[in-house]
Amino acid sequence: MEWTCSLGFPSRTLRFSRKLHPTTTDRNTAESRSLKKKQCPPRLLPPPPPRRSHLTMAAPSRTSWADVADAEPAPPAPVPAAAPATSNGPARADRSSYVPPHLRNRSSNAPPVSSAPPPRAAPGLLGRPTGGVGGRFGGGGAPPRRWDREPNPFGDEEEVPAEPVPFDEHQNTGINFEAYEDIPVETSGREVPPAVGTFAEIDLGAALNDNIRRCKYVRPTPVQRHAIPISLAGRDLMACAQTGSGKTAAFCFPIISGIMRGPPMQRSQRGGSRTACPLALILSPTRELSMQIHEEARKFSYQTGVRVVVAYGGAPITQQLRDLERGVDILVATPGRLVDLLERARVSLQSIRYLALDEADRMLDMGFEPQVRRIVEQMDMPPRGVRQTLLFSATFPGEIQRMASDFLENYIFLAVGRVGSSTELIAQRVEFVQEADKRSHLMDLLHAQRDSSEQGKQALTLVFVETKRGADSLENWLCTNGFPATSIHGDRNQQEREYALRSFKSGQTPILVATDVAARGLDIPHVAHVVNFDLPNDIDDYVHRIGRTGRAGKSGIATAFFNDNNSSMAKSLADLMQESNQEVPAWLTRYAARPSYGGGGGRNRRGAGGGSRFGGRDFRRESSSFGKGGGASDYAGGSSYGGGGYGGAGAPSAWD
DNA sequence: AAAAAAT
Repeated sequence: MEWTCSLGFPSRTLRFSRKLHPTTTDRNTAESRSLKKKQCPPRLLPPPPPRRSHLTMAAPSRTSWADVADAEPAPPAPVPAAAPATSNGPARADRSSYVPPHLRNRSSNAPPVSSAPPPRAAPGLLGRPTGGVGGRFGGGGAPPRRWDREPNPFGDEEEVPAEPVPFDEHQNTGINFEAYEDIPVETSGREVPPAVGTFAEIDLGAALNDNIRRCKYVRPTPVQRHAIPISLAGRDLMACAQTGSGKTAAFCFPIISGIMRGPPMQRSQRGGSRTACPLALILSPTRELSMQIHEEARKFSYQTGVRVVVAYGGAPITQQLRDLERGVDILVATPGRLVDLLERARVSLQSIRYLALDEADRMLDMGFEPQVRRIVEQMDMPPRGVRQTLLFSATFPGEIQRMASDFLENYIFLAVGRVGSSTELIAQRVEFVQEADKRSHLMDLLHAQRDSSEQGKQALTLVFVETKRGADSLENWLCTNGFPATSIHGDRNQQEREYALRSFKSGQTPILVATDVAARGLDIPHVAHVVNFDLPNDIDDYVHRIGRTGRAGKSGIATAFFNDNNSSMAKSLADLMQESNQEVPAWLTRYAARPSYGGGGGRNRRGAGGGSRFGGRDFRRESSSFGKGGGASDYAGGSSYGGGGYGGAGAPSAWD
């Protein structure tokens, strides 16, 4: 047993029960004392500089970071990988004294922190946008040799897939940028930094710009255009955005950029201590989503020296511990495993400068809220206002916004509409199917799908069911009847889950039966058809599910099986389809009109928030405390949400 | 009522 346990914890059982009922007094328990005790070594420099003000951002330096790096002679003299501690030299007041995060531990094989202080940055470097990281990051020339060993996450020169892959898995950048032109955008909050139009206007640095090019991102999506300047200005952010449109990049770019230009003394992990101290934490609700974010973040941080590590449950913890020991700047995690790591004192949050919650409304709903609150408020994470907090989600009900505002300080609210201004890209169908007929009905759909497919490229079909048992049962039935199906749900082990997802993505098993574990965030290219075999009880879940298709400007089909068990969904489903310019079957309209189902909408709380199901409005606007507050509204491309309730504006749905 | 998330 870990020493912290025997020292600080009476028993595992007690710890578990306390987790379920966290109290503010946890701060002073033996547990948290032991956490404090096992902390990262003291900083050699004061805490991070105050975040740059909006004013700084409003008038950005015209000199780009890359330009400066270019202008310098920049001798990227290849340094031996195992450079001795002294090779970095004492602190000098020039840019080349910067030590990229991933190299900061290289020298610490031998010297304890006390005997050999690592190089410090020149004070003038801190927070200077043009200070950059000097010649080492190059001005667009060949990357320094010492990074050549970093595996290329873009898969350019390596990793021939073991099996034939029908679809190019790396071709995940087929975003239809044209479709983003007239998307409605709304921002509110004090002194909102102006949006940018191109990546060139954003001072992200040469290395990051290279990766943006490798990703084939031509220009920023609306989410990126707005969120990146806001984040670079140091502001907290609550953003509603569509996943397929580059949401991950919208919070990763500023984080990576901020870490690269930040004070270099913040070591991810120092010799002698086994406690990793990441500078950024990204939380997500499912393991697969964490994996996906990690993969994306690794691409963005390729050859930047910024280390990204992922930690989630269901997988052996040993590899994750090894990864953490090698140093971590950005930690992507699911809550449970992170709590485990914190209890083992293998991770400390004391150096966190950036906190990002993906699918933030899910992270703050009943199931996750206690854990997340514990991580954010009852561990050693710097308080709001000191760290920078970025919340991203598609749906942000007023009450969740209110809860989320506990984590934020003077934040900006950003809402970005979807591609094509409605779900017209997703053809939604609803069919009345009795429970007993569902399987044969599904078979008809799959047959039709198979017949219409071309070149042996079976289109991917994602089938959502309500229960884990139902998923197993349906998968089994499909396989028995000759359909290549697999399944993903929480009762399958992690290996099975990951294999199922890979097999589906590659087209090897073009039918995936899933519970809601796959409803959010997962970016699976080429999903042509989403079948709601069992409708969810919450219209928001429906929106997330059908959003697995019709992504990034491509079209898709969503079919729902409706019967008497779904009566509570009739009204909200009919409304949603109407708002999305879909043809609503007459029987559904009649169904929805029945008084007993009128209020419907699953457990949708449409009450206080003014019926804003998608949280497209800043909840602060509903209260007096917000005042005039600048109220900076910005409607890109002339579209707008319309005057009335957001729900009626024709822009909802399929927000991830 | 179900799903997810720690061992």
